[in-house]
Amino acid sequence: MSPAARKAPKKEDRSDQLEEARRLWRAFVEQRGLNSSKTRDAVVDVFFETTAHATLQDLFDAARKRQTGVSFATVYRTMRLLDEAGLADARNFGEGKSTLYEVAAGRAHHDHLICEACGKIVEFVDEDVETLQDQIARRYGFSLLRHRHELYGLCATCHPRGGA
Amino acid sequence: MSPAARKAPKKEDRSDQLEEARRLWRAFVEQRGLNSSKTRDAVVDVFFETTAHATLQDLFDAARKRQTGVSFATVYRTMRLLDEAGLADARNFGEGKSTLYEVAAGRAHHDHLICEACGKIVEFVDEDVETLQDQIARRYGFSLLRHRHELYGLCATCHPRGGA
DNA sequence: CTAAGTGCAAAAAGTTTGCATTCCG
DNA sequence: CGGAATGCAAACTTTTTGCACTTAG
Repeated sequence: MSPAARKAPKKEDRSDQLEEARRLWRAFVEQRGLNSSKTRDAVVDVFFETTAHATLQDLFDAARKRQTGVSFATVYRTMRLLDEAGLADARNFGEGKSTLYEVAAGRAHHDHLICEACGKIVEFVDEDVETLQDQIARRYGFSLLRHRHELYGLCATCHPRGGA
Repeated sequence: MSPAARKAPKKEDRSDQLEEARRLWRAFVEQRGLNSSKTRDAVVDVFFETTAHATLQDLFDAARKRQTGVSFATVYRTMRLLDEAGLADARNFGEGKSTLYEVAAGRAHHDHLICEACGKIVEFVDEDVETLQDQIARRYGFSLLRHRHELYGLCATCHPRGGA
């Protein structure tokens, strides 16, 4: 990757996405007849600016840093709204672990690779798998609504003879 | 399926499997230096005779029917042992739902189709998907340890215009 | 005996919810 | 004003664990 290539290119996309997400949120709020709220908007913003997968606790902590007085309950209720709005996806990787929220607005469907050593989460898309899933569902007479496909292993860095 | 085909064929397999599972359990108990216990063996038997995916509560209820005095804690601890022994697989379908245990002894790897309407769980195997998974993991530099692949939808019976 | 197994009840961990209060329109 | 939004603390659900007592070897 050339030095120049690292600079501008993605940045606009990102802030466009952010803007689009906020627009969708406002639309949802209106369409649903909700009041506007400074506290909730702070949580929404914190979430939209999130790059990684975040737990309620993460979001709560982050929100507190910019808006004191946010309660866990509000973070919880806000994330539920975002989920209903289709702007957030709630994911559960592994047994007792907390639910992770990821930004869904304007993002394509994808699945996950999870490193069991360092916890790194990589998103992937594979059309062939998607196609096969449809075939499998049909084979058993199911109509497919959604799926969960997670691959657990060790990332390059965590391999016994891992690169890096 | 012919009337005759429904009868004998599978039965022997099933009791063979059961016998094999019990054998593996005894081996595990010995190898691990555990004591034998009537209570725990009752739980183990109840589990091995289970056909569907069962929660701890299911197993607890079932065990109580034949052996009064079994506690939830013992069911829990027994299932943990079976899991460690590789004789039980703990699965988690969906958010807050309880862990489901399925018999693993002598069974091939498989994934699941889950009906969101009636909760029916169907197991499936698809070699092509398995192959693709390996390729995907490699593409991202991961070495694959395990995966979770669940397809959620509506089974034939629950379709809006469902068969049956 | 000594270590393993068990029941009971309480602890954890993560989510949800009831309620009185405050805020938005 | 009247319905929304919020904070707080308590309720819940499911999974784990501490501890005193019982049992197998």
